[in-house]
Amino acid sequence: MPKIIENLEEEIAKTSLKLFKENPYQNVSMRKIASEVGIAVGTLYNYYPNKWKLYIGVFEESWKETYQILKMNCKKNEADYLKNYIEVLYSEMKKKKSIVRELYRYIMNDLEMDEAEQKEKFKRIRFPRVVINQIYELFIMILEKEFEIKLEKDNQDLYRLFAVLQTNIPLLHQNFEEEEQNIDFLYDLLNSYFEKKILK
Amino acid sequence: MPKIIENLEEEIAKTSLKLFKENPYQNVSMRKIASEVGIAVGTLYNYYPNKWKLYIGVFEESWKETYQILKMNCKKNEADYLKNYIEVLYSEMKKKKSIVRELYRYIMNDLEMDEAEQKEKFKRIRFPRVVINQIYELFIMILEKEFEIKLEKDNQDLYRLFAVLQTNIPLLHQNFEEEEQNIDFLYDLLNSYFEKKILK
Amino acid sequence: MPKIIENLEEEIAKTSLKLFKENPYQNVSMRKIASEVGIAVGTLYNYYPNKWKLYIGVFEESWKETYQILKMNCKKNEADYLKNYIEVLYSEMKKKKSIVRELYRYIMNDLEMDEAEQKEKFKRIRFPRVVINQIYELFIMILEKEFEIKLEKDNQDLYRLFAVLQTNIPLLHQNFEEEEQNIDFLYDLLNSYFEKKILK
Amino acid sequence: MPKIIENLEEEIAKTSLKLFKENPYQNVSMRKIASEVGIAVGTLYNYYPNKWKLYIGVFEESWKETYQILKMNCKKNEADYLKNYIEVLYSEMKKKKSIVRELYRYIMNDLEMDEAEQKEKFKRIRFPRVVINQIYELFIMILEKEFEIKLEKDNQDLYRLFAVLQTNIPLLHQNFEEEEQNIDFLYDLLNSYFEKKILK
DNA sequence: CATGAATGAGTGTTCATTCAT
DNA sequence: CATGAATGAACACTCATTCAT
Repeated sequence: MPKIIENLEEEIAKTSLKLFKENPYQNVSMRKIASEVGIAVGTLYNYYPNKWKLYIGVFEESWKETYQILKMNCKKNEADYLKNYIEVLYSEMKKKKSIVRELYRYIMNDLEMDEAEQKEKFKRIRFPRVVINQIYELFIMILEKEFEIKLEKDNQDLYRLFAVLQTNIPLLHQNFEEEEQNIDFLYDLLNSYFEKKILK
Repeated sequence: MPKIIENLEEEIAKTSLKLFKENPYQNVSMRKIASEVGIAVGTLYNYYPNKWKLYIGVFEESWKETYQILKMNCKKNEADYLKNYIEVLYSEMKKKKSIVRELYRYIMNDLEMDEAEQKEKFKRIRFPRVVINQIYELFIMILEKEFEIKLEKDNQDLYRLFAVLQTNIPLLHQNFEEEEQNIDFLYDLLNSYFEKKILK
Repeated sequence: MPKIIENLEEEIAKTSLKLFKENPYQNVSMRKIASEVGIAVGTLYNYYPNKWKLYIGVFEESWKETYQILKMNCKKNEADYLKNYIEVLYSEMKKKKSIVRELYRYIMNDLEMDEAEQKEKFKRIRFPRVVINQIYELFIMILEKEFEIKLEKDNQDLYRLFAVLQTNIPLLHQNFEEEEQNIDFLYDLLNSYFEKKILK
Repeated sequence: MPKIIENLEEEIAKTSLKLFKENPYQNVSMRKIASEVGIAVGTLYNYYPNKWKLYIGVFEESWKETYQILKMNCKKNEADYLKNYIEVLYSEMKKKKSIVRELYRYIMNDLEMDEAEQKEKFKRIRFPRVVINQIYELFIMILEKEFEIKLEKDNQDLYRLFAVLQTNIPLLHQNFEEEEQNIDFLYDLLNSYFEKKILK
């Protein structure tokens, strides 16, 4: 006697996000997700064709959320744009340890796949590039505000700076306890580079 | 029909290093290693007591090698110490994709393990902390030479800088094709931070 | 292509009981059971969490059955209580060669385990001690009827007598063909000891 | 450079006997035996064609020893022949827990083999039936002395009595702590049966 | 659309046995 | 005759996926 569950898709997303945040991909089984949601394993497959797609979907959703928060924060700020942007991103990222780690792997172009077929699959879904792009655009916007300058979005070194920021937040958070100093360090790193290499 | 194979230990180390470089831990099976080496599975266990120790052994060996190369290069240089250090580290790291990724995970304190027991195991073998420390000390040494200054090894921001360097080499290499510009970027990033925040 | 199989649990129990009756624990593999039942290995694990629990479950079930049969027989008898008890126990035990052997090992406190952990596991599930106790109580009851005497359950020599009975049924059955004479021998053995040592 | 070891055969026998006494067959590996003896695994196979034959050989040797001890004790006694025989057998058997357990299996005609081929092998080596027979003959001899009677060796009930004695010594020893009472019980069991059924 | 029993290829690991040295 | 590295079938167990109900 199948029960009809309201907002089941959302429920699955929420629960598996929670699990994937706390555990690496391999350690989260479909059984575990299903039992946590309170449904049958088979039901998961009505919403996602396989484990990997479920993972990706959940991941993307999570980044959308982060984007929304960043955007809101950007709007209401009047000064210290860069510092603030780093702070918010930092606080968002520390909420999703495992997902962020996965981001790194994504950046590294290695997602536990070696099969060419899977790589292909992966390319097709193009992960949350879209969202990451939006977050990048926000990054450019706040830099323009902060330094009162017009920037070229396609500048490779700005891309690099953004990648560095993303990757080093979880890195520092994991390894150095003093949160405030981590943020200061990141701010100084970006700021000094920007001043020396971009502004002049 | 047991045949004695020459340099088998080395062969195993070489082959599994290759496999671990290209694939994450979970995707490299003992069967795969054995068949790649051209031996029976059981034979692997004559050289390493289990998969994890094999992995660690191979990993550590690989870092020792990197350290030796870095050290040699440091000695023979007369100028551009930092630039040279980054170049050598970059070229070493791009050789070992997956191992480097593992370094990142190590730094992130997450090695696909959640079992307390395994964590304990891990602590006991103390991974290549020693080697990493040696590479860090080399880093401090070349900074002292480059900027003609005496540095405090335990400075938290120097630690941060080193972690950033290590993590961003594979990051940039993976995502930006122009190798030379990647190295320049890293050099500028470190250099500008150093000049602005450490020197004065 | 999963098919729903009727009475699979029962089928597994029946088949593995058969296999465990005929072969020692170590020589019955999960693969063997599965293939004999005509299912996949994984399916076994839907019913029992591991081999040991499967074994225990099947074993215990088998003893419960024996107890029921003994109890029924006890009730409907009017005379020759002891002889009858031995006969029924004998006929039950000869049905389960290997299980009975396992009882012996159980009595011997050795189940092919030396790991403290496993011993602990074993203690926790408390094997069929309960059932054995019930069979023992039946034994005392029929002795009281047979000899018209009130017995002290905790008498060590009665325990010994019961252990002897249990152990020697399979022993004699295995080694001496004449079933009737085996039963007579056991009856005489118990009877003469009882008359000489317990009654007076 | 192979070393020549004196009395190696004897050394192997002694050491594996020790191991088999303390651990069940499956838990004693050839590696373990070899390393305990201080030789290479391969060397074991110069003396015994396989693990099973090694086990059997060692087992048989052990019973020969027991026979010698029993025989010596029989000779020097003047009275209480049966009690004394039981005492010596009891003390011998408690020395070899695991071997004795194996005796039981032997009696039960089941030695961890189901392969017809292995059973055949087994038949051919005819285990220590010879030694057991000698111990049985000693048993008959002391009964004749004890009860001053001439006995028929081929009496099935005497065989049964002997089997009961052998099997119940380890059984009682394992389950009832009071050694003296165990021996008394066994003595009474045999004695009462003998008086009631054989003497008259 | 929900169920969850069934699937089976896959995992790391063991160990009796062989045989080139 | 001693060595011990090499072998590979075997083990218990896992888990993403399927599909009859």
